[in-house]
Amino acid sequence: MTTRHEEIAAALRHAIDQGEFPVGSSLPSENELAARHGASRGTVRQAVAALTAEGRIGSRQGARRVVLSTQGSQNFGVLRSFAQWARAAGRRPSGLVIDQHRAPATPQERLQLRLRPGAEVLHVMRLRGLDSEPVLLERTVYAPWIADTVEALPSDCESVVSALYEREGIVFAYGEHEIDAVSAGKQDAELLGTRRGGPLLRVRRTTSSSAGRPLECADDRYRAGTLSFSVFNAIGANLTPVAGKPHD
Amino acid sequence: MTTRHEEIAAALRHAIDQGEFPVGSSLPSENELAARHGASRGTVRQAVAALTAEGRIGSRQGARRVVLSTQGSQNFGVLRSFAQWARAAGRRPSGLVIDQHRAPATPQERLQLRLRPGAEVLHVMRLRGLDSEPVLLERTVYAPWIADTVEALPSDCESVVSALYEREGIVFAYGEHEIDAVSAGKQDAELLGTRRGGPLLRVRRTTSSSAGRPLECADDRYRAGTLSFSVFNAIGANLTPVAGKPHD
DNA sequence: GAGTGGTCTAGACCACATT
DNA sequence: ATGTGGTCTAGACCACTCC
Repeated sequence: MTTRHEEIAAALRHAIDQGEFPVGSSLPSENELAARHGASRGTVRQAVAALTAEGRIGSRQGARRVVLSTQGSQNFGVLRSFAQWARAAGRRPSGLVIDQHRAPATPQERLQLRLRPGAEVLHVMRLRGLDSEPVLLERTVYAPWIADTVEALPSDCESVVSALYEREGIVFAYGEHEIDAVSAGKQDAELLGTRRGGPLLRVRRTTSSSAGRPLECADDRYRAGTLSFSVFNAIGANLTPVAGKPHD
Repeated sequence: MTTRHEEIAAALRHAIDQGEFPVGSSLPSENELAARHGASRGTVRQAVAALTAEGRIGSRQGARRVVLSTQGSQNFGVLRSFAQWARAAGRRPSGLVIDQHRAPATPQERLQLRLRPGAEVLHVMRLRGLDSEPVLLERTVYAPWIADTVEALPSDCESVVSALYEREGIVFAYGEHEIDAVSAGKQDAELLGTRRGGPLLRVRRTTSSSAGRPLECADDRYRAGTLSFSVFNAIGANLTPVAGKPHD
């Protein structure tokens, strides 16, 4: 079942893609769109908010909305699930566990995963590829309550996120990510097939379930030149009332 | 003048910071908050949408909102204006023009800045520092209609964004950014004081005015270890109706 | 089944951009 | 002066979570 505002948003995206509203031109007013789609102004605003968040259109009080870009920055899906993003992009993802062991949580891990003292976490080092070319070295620390399930996964499991959802109904709903660049260490270089000391794109992340319970924290290192992240940014912030659907 | 929903959002942020709603706990329901603040449900939803976008809280239909983090990811301000971000963070920004010249726009520049054939752009290479330590090498291409103003700026101008706003009323309202890692070239390494071939965080960006006119496109390279970007991510996308204030 | 958030409506007023 | 988007209200119904 698709909602009213999603239909309108889809129609607008389509119209923009078709060149009906070229980059730099103005969109119809909210009232016009409301009349045209037989919806209320509020519903139309939900629709345009989606396009605004994607960076497709911009808005300023008093003037009509302007088309900024034909292609929305739907990127950052990588940050949700590497395998799911890869398949959606038409690439073939792979995964291979290099090392896996349990250990008592360090103070920092306890803080990030909100664990009691003495809790035991599961460390997994995984090499991920795109079309059988190594791209990403993942060092993940899983919280105790999903450790058993993760441990039971085959070592060439393609998507841990999908597996956990199918087996346990666990959703990786929220993620906080910190992005910077680091030089490749000895192990990084060997596994990713790059020069030691060369550039890697690092993403440190913490992921939570839809109930807000931390599931894992990780240090991901991407080989330079294989991937980039795109972000859209509007001054004065944006956003507002509706939405948020933690579900697969 | 602050709006009703901003006040409520500020009150919620404050309550979370004070530990009234610790990480992992639930927020009051929308109806409770509406009653407590004497506002309608819609206004409360605008407020919580702001916190949701910051990654402070999460929501799922049927359950109360959950506190995810005490500190919102307000980062990415760097992407708006290096100098403004630095000052807000209590650092001392600096800027120095290394090279500046005009040239006919290449086909790619014409596309990104939406220029007519034969247009002439302004190239500026600028070294930026934080507390007098070099941090960022910026290679920017300015669109013709702001070239004169940029060219007239002092070579040690701290904030180009502020200068353009004060002199011409031009606002850098929207930005599209692509982030990856690259190895430092000869010039990069010399100016940033790093090892040649070492890691740099690269951000390629295109910025537009509030009317949606492209102003500049740039290739920014950050010395590794000096800066990182943080992103919050919620599955099923987010966002909705309101807001968007292109102004300084 | 009670309560919660997600969707939608139909009105109103204001600040602002454009003419 | 007109029209536009931004804010706010007061209602309604539904899908979902939780008990």
